Amino acid sequence: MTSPTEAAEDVAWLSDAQLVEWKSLMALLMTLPPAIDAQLKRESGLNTFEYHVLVALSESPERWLPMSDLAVVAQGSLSRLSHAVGRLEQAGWVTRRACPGAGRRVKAHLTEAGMAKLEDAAPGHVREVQRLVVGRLTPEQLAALGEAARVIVDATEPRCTEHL
Amino acid sequence: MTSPTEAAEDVAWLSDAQLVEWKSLMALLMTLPPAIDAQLKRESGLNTFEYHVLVALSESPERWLPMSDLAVVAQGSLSRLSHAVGRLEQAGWVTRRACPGAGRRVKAHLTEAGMAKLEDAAPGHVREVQRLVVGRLTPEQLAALGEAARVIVDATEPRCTEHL
DNA sequence: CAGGTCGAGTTGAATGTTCAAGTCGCCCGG
DNA sequence: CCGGGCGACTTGAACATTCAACTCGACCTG
Repeated sequence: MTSPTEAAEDVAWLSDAQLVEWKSLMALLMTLPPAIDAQLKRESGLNTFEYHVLVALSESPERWLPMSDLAVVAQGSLSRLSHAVGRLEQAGWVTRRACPGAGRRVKAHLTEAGMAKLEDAAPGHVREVQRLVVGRLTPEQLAALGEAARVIVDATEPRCTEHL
Repeated sequence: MTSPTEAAEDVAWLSDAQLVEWKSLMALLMTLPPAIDAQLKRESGLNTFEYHVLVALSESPERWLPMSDLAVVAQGSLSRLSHAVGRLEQAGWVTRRACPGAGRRVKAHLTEAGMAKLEDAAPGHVREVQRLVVGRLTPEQLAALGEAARVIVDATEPRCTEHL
């Protein structure tokens, strides 16, 4: 990768400065998600995606969403969501019901137990977010990080940008 | 999560501004890695972690590293590395050899074929990094992103900060 | 030098994610 | 009203990662 004898001549390589920043970002992508995940799993038995599904449902007006919409908001494939909701349903935190008269649509509901679970899990999660991210950066740094993240997400998965 | 009737009173909640930035970062963590991974897998059949293992080996002076050191540089657990190197060895891109006279240490070598594979995979990967990240941000934005990433990584996994 | 223990690495089972079908309602053209 | 196609979801198999043993060599310590 840093080899001077690079095979493909027509590729715009990264400058040294760009390379450093990219490697820093890569390190962030490799280390932060596992750390967040570990805390949630340890203290609540939820993984990050399941947690976000519960959050998404809790934030919607009537505490339910069609699976397709939920997949977009929670930022995962429909398949991943289906498996995850299966687990959450097993645990009694979510229920599924067909939307009557609307094709094959299914809505996922957050149950009372699910809401309780979320309220139980949230404080520890927020504490960890504070400890690892929000509390480490100045407001300006955090704002710059968020702005850059939005730009990249918009390039990568425009559909997600709407829900920010 | 946004519920005003929050159960744990002693947790410092996030401000609205902090929440927006955190959600943007979260969206980045959920969307960018799959995008990077998809490109690598499509065009080279490697996943991100395997690619990083090859890069780490290619950047070390003699193109080999002990497994433990490799795990730190490539930023994964030893177990994950062992499985990954198993796959890379199957493909003929890496070989393993015991370090003689040094405990139970094992060094992983990058083969010629492995080097060729990496040189084949790198251009497409770099193009994608340009397309989704480096090319979207101003130099200042990129620098700010990198700096914030380093701060967070340092809080999360200090051992990784050395190799940036 | 016997026994303990620690660091390095491997292994296999359990879990989660992805990928490629497959199912099932609805709608639309004939 | 029938048949094909489409959108929404589910399912199961393949694959990767994690987690908890387990192996093995080196180094103490008595």
